[in-house]
Amino acid sequence: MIIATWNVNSIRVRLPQVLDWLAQHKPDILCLQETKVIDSDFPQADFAAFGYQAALNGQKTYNGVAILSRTAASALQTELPMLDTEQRRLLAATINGTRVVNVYVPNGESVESDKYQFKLKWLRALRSYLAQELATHRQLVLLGDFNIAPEPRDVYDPKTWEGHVLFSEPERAALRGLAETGLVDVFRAFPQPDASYTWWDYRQGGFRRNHGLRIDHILVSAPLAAYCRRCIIDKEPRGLERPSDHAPVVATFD
DNA sequence: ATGGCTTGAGTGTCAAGA
Repeated sequence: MIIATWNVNSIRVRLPQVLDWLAQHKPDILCLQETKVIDSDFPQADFAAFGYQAALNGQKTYNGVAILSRTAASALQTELPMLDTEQRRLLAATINGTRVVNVYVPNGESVESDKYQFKLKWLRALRSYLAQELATHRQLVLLGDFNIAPEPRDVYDPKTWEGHVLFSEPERAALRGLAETGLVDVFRAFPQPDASYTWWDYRQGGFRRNHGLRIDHILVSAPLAAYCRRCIIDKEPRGLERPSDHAPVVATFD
């Protein structure tokens, strides 16, 4: 089984790249973030032609998440309990007996911003939702764009980034809090190249200079982690014409 | 140095991303 996550920064713009990528990698499940379309505008027919069905939680212009899968997705959840927001950032589904929780965590803008407080609040709500889900699902994967780099080695210039949004201690503590519910960052379960990142700024040649951050993650419950054989960041699409600023992360299970 | 790209909205130029 192959499960992947990719912040595509507009499914309209990235559709040809996503279809190519599906044909190349044939994942069982691909979770998307920042689709930026309402559900009726999501190109479902294009994915159906490639053998994928789509579960959707979209909105106009901003946010929007989707789960593409070869087999049916059931028990869809689109809201975080205890959090009242119009922002479409979560989609959970059960696929082949695995609970898949796809998230697009708020960016936070800056540590001084109200949006930063909302980010922390969103993460608290996610943690309590996750505890609930883990009580009923042994095989669970929480994946997506977390907008948090866990450790200095996940940041190209950790001294400059320390304390800034995406790499501040409260955010990192919140990310550890999610893991403490019993999840494993499967990327770090395997040897990885130094300076492995999933996001590079469009400006100032960020990708060319490998000025990036590792902020997209695949966190897996222990029973499922036991079956994980591989986890990689696929940098290839980031080098294409008109790329998303994020790269896909791909986990393979026996 | 608050800029540097990209997208979506809407047809001006700005918000939002990270």
